[in-house]
Amino acid sequence: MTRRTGRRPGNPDTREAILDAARTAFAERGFDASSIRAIAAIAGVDPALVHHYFGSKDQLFLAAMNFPVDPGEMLPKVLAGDRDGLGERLVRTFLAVWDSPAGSAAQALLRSAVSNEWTARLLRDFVTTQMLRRVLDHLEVDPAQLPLRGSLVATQLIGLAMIRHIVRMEPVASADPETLVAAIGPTIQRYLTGPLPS
Amino acid sequence: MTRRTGRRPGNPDTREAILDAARTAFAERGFDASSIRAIAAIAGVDPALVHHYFGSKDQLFLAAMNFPVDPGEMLPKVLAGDRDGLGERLVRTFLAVWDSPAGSAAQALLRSAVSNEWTARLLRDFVTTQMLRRVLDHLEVDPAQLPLRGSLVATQLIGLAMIRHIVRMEPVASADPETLVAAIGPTIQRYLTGPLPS
DNA sequence: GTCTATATTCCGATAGAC
DNA sequence: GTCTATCGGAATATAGAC
Repeated sequence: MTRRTGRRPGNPDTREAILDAARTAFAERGFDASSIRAIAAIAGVDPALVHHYFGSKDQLFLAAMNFPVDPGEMLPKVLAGDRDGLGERLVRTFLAVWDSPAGSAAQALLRSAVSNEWTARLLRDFVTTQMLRRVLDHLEVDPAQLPLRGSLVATQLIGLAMIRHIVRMEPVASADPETLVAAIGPTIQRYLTGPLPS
Repeated sequence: MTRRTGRRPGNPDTREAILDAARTAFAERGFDASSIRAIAAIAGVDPALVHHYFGSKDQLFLAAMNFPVDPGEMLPKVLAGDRDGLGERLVRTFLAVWDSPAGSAAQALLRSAVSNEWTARLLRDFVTTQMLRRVLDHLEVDPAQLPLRGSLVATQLIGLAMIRHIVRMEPVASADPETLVAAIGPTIQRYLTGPLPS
């Protein structure tokens, strides 16, 4: 994977190679189905080295998820601008993250959360405290409705990620991002600021 | 969530007990994480009996998915009535199926599809040919847009199932069905018959 | 029909030599 | 820092005795 600058014998970026291999494996097959032995094979190192650097499989997963995806950096650009375009900007940013290097971490998290309660908790916490909370805090709506609005947004965004990146159902899987922004943006907008059943 | 029947061992419907246990296990943990040994333990039978009746784990999964959920029976009631209420009726029926005994099969299929390409194919085929196709065939819209409309509907419905039944994020996870029908119905309606980006 | 025994493979984790 | 060897466990699947 990583064939970075020619450091050779007793390679000190073995650790990065392992992290990179872990992200790839976790993204493609989820936490449970990714074995440390397989990750070591992808990285081209001995399986015992993985334990040496990261201690356990759980800690390796956490280290692999600790990616430079900083919602505090992306979201201000989503929140800036007119309120009516909030839905479209949120979908656009969401799709961009999934197509970026950080997308493999997101894919790994979503894929793992389905069959592993521990990682499902990680996903829930990330979505609620990192993604939704900052957006919801800027809305001028009944605060009592915020949790429902937030989890409705989650249904549409997680569903979009599932169909586009996990289940890969066409044509959404290969659609141009702006097509999806135009189609799904209004849905997010309505969940955020539109009328809701009391 | 399915109830275990607690069938008596050593009687002739051991086969049904195994099928029931398999649906429970596959729904709770997905295909890969459900071992034949665990299924046999739930059913209170010997693991070798599972092989005896079903041959392989794959065939057991197929047999467990072959549930009396007949879209040809549910969907006519969805399609009848005014076209403007189609979205809400579809969401209402979708939620009802997931809360019925067939819901465990649906949950098993969704949970397995995430980390197993073979079952992902089953899910794709079921959604497209059994669920969406019959609804889409009754729409009076540009036929060229039907695939996109269908997979947009899939993003919202699969996402709803993910948040409500798999990731279990509140308040959607515990919300009254009619609340979700009122909130999400208009989304489905717009994906089916509303304006779309060309 | 049911179960014992086993073949084969793989897992996470550890101990310790070089 | 790296690797060999191994422990303890669990998996699918098969062969064959009652």
